[in-house]
Amino acid sequence: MSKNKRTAIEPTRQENYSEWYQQVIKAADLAENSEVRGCMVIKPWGYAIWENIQRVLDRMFRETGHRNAYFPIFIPKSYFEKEAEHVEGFAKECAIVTHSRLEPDDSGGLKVAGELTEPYIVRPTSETIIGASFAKWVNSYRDLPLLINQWANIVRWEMRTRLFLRTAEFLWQEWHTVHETQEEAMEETMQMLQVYATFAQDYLAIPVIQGEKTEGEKFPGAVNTYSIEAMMQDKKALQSGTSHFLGQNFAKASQIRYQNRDGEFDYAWTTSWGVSTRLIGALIMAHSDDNGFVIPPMIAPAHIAIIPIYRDDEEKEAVLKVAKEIQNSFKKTMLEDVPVYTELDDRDLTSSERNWYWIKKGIPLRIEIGPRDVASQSVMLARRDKEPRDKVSVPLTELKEQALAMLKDMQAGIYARALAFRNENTIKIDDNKEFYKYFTPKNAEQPEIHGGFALSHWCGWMECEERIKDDLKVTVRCIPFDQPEEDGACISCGKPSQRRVIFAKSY
RNA sequence: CGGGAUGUAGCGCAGCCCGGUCAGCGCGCUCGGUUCGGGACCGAGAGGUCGGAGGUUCAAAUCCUCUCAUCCCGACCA
Repeated sequence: MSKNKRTAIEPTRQENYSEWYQQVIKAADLAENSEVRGCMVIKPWGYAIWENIQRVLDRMFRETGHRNAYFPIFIPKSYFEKEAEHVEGFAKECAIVTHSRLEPDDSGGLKVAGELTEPYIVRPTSETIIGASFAKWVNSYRDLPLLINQWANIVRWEMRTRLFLRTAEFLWQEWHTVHETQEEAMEETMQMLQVYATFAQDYLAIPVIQGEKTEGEKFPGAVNTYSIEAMMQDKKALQSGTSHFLGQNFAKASQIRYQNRDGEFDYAWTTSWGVSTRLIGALIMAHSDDNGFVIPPMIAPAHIAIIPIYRDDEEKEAVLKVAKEIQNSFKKTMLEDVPVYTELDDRDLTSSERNWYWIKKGIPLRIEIGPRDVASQSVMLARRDKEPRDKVSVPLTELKEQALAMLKDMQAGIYARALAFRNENTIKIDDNKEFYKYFTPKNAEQPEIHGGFALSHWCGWMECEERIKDDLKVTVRCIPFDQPEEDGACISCGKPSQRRVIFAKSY
């Protein structure tokens, strides 16, 4: 095998980004397509990341007062029909249950029977079914606020699917709240967007931009939708979490009313928000390289691969003994609030084979221990965000301390790298021609990675947004909160604008 | 759901145009041995009703029809 510049993943990001993405998932053994069209099988290494996401978010939600509950996967069609915009938004991607029974047919197979009086929609989101419960639970202003979260699976019958980014079934968390006042509901919406942003940055090591969605991009039925937007390594935007202020739309649809402090009946104000297994796709595309997955330590399923190296049984015994001692020494070790897990890999493969296996899986640190190290009471330590051959010798006495320091440094480092990448690829554009040039690939036949985020003025008209979308497939990702008001001219029509928005291609 | 491409062993592919020793290659896997600090080597071996269903033919991986799935582009979306 040639030893020069071979990458573990082929093609590279530069050569074919979407193929590279598929190959990383395969090489890291995160998930695979199932026999069911559009649905994925999430494998242990990938599912462990989701479990970590759940564990961390659940704690963050608990700290903000939420409680978990569970609602049916089936939503009666009549519930769904109550909110017009909502219906319009989801009608084209619903799976519908119409029968309740199977009966033998003439050819030895089965036929459906027992038609339901009312079809059930397999939930694409749960506002309406949860609303029906909330209507019963809320009677008085004293019942508010009501803060409920659900971890669930969701079905949206997508035409075009990609592992983690868009599948027919996916896992998510949906949080639904009911409030007495508009202000309180709005505050809730904002607070939880901030929670998502904090989570993305501190755990996933992905910098995100918080902002408001445009009329055309908001959640069907919402008054306002807010999102966190992240830049992937192909410079496209990935909406990584959303938070919706639903006004009284769903309260009216589901009759969520309460007696206010004056004894009058008022419709409540509701919010909803969620993140999904799509976050795993974000992790892959934000951090991974041409050798495979790179996982931020704070969300990694395991943190350290221990790779013993030996030639014969005698060496094996000596090396494994120390390797196991190292593994034991990490038991109950915490990386901030995350337990540190190790994997001792003593499979009968060459050391480099085992090394590359863990590199592709994205484990943050690798410890190599061979006879020489045993003799010198040290190990070789390598981190995933450096070159594969980049290793340092560390005395056993300092191993734990240095490994933890390295994990922290790596967490900060990959965040900094992602942030630098986003900053390098975010520019202010005020000229229409320049804007079009920025978003037009040089080679239309084989579009290269190009563009990025453009901070440009937009007048707020949907026509301008549509025109840009039709021309360039570029949309307003969000109206960021952190942009100052300033006078400018709409990048499309030239009319006055007071604020820059983020334009980008997106997933 | 429209346009394009692809489905041959676990993975990656050749063969298809011109039907007939075309069931093949590389990696992986199993066994034995030598190896082991940067994707090892030698030897032996296992593994596929060529995505599925029909059809044409003496004969189909190869031609025709239908169907399913995946990937890319578009529309739609977390």
